[in-house]
Amino acid sequence: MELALIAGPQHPEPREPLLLVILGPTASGKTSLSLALAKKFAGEIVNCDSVAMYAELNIGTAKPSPAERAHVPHHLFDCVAPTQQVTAGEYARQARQILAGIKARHHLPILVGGTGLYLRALLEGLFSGPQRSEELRARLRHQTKQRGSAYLHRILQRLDPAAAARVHANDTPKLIRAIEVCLASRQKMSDLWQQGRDPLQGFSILRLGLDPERSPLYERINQRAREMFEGGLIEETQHLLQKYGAVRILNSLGYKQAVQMLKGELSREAALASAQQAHRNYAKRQMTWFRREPDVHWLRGYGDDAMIQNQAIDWIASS
RNA sequence: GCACAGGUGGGUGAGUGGUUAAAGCCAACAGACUGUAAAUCUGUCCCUCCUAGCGAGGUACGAAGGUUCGAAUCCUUCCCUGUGCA
Repeated sequence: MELALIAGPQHPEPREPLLLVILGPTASGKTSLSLALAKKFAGEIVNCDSVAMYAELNIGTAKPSPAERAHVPHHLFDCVAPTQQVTAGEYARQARQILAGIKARHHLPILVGGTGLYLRALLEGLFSGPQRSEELRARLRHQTKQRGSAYLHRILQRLDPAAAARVHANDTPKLIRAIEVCLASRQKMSDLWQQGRDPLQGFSILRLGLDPERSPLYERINQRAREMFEGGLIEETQHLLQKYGAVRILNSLGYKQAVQMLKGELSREAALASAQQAHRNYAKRQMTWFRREPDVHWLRGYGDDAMIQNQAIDWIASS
């Protein structure tokens, strides 16, 4: 009693609505799990995968099929043209709007995807820096070509030593962004960081992570990449190439190798092997990222496994 | 059978007498990530030991011998691979 008084009110606050997050490496079965959970809990699925946002990139992105999407509302798939370019900030803004809508409908939002930065941008927010400036970037990139990335690092060193200490001198894209931030905002990026992020409010977040064993996952990745090649990835890529030219998004996993094959740089077999390798490397990077994600409830298996799905359901029900 | 070319660490591939446990690249493993993120970058990467270091010892460039103060590098024989001629 006394303890309770000292500790203050016991926060019997009305529970905030749940936001379920499903994360995990590529090919771990996030889509299957999300579908199963959406059916069980009246959910709506929100994509958190950078490439799946693009329309017309279907085979190589392993999006849920039209049939699957017919049963459950899906958001942020196919919402960007291949010629456009999304960013983490743009994604976070759109996703937050959609979450608000789902909340208003009293459905369970289920965030599914493998893009760690987008997830963090949505959940924790980004610092309030300026948006991209293409002209500035073009200029910086040009200078990098002539003088190397160490030159950029020296510039950043002068503009914002604290930021320079945190970005490696070889990491051109991050150097460019840091310099862009400093120049466009006329403030130090490290100062802007100090001001904090703008985390997502109004949800109680449940993170569910899929963590299958490494080598069988790699086998699955190889198999899935082969199926993509056999299922028309080359043809899809060729079509996109004809329609839009060599747009940036065609550098994505699988598409990149398909383009190389279409240009005669790789045999079909070599392109497949290269795509498989790239997917495996990607999966590993995702695991590194997600290991740092806070408060993840990990499931040691694949999301299409009924046992894993039941474990997920039990856990959500008891949360 | 003869003639050339060649056999290097998980793969590829440099190195042709001495800071060479052996470049680079890849894979693997670990890590970073605040608006291109399916991007980009970093570290480790023969074994053992410790006082954990540009540390000590061991093993290693098809095999076995030899030359040399010293060999992945030179010589001999053998084994294997590729190409050409039979």
